[in-house]
Amino acid sequence: MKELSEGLRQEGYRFTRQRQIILEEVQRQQRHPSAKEVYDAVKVRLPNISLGTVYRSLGVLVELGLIHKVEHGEYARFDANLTEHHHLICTDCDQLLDVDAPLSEPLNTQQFKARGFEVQGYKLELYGLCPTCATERS
Amino acid sequence: MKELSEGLRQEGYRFTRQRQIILEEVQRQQRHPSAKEVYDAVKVRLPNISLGTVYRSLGVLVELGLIHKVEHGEYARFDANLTEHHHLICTDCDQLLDVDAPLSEPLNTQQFKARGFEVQGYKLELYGLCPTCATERS
DNA sequence: TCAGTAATAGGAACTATTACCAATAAGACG
DNA sequence: CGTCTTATTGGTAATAGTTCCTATTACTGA
Repeated sequence: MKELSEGLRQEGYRFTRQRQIILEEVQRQQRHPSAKEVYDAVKVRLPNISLGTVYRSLGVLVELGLIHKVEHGEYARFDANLTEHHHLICTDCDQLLDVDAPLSEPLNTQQFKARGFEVQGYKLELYGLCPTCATERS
Repeated sequence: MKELSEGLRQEGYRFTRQRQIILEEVQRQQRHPSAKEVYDAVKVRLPNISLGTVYRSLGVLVELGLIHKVEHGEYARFDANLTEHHHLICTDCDQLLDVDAPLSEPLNTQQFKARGFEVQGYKLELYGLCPTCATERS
């Protein structure tokens, strides 16, 4: 948690118990919790926490790069997995899962330069069946 | 417009003037109009059109595969460009642009099979500078 | 033409997220 | 410590995109 404390202070933010616990709860989740789910989890430990605080804190944590925000569907989800990975949205059960394997051949973004696009990064989302649903189908 | 009429009937939907004009207006736009923008454009021809009808019709058109829904940022955008292409979100002017060039080397989705994922498709979003902003920077 | 029923207009309701504000507490410094 | 400054909080109101509801309209097949 030293990382959080120092990261916050470096940006002029303060280290609060709320932010600490919010980060812990996002990191604890294997799935990709929504703000509401984080709120519910944190509420067990801090019964008076406000939903606004959760939103604000998640924003700060994203800004510090300690978690990622995944915008998909009707609400944002948060991800403490900072390793390079992609996401698979299961077309069967609608879950969002990590695909912990970067591309075997890194994407050649230079190919778009000819079209005038200066590519800085990319996001790859896969659609298909998650391991569980794929097994059930066969 | 025969495509629409038949597509609708095939799925048990009705062919209405509203749906016809909504499709026409989405197809006419080069950019990626939001539901509100489609509503405004359609309203010129059908002053009594309701926003709810636009949303419902867009949903039907997406279901029929006649347009695509692009979820990015705070509102959904719609795209009548059905050819294979990617999207670039300009980090400078925040526009969403078509990159009308599929990958030079098609993405090898088989590589994810080893992890148990049965990939059916993918969505690639590029982040960077659009041609206009890239030129201005140099 | 007519009956049956899906679709529409209009507006209210819903939901994720943000904004606001008075009260609180982190953190710095003496 | 104790105090001061000000970021942060909790609670709640506001916002905005989207969906839902109901009486009315208008496709479609007979």
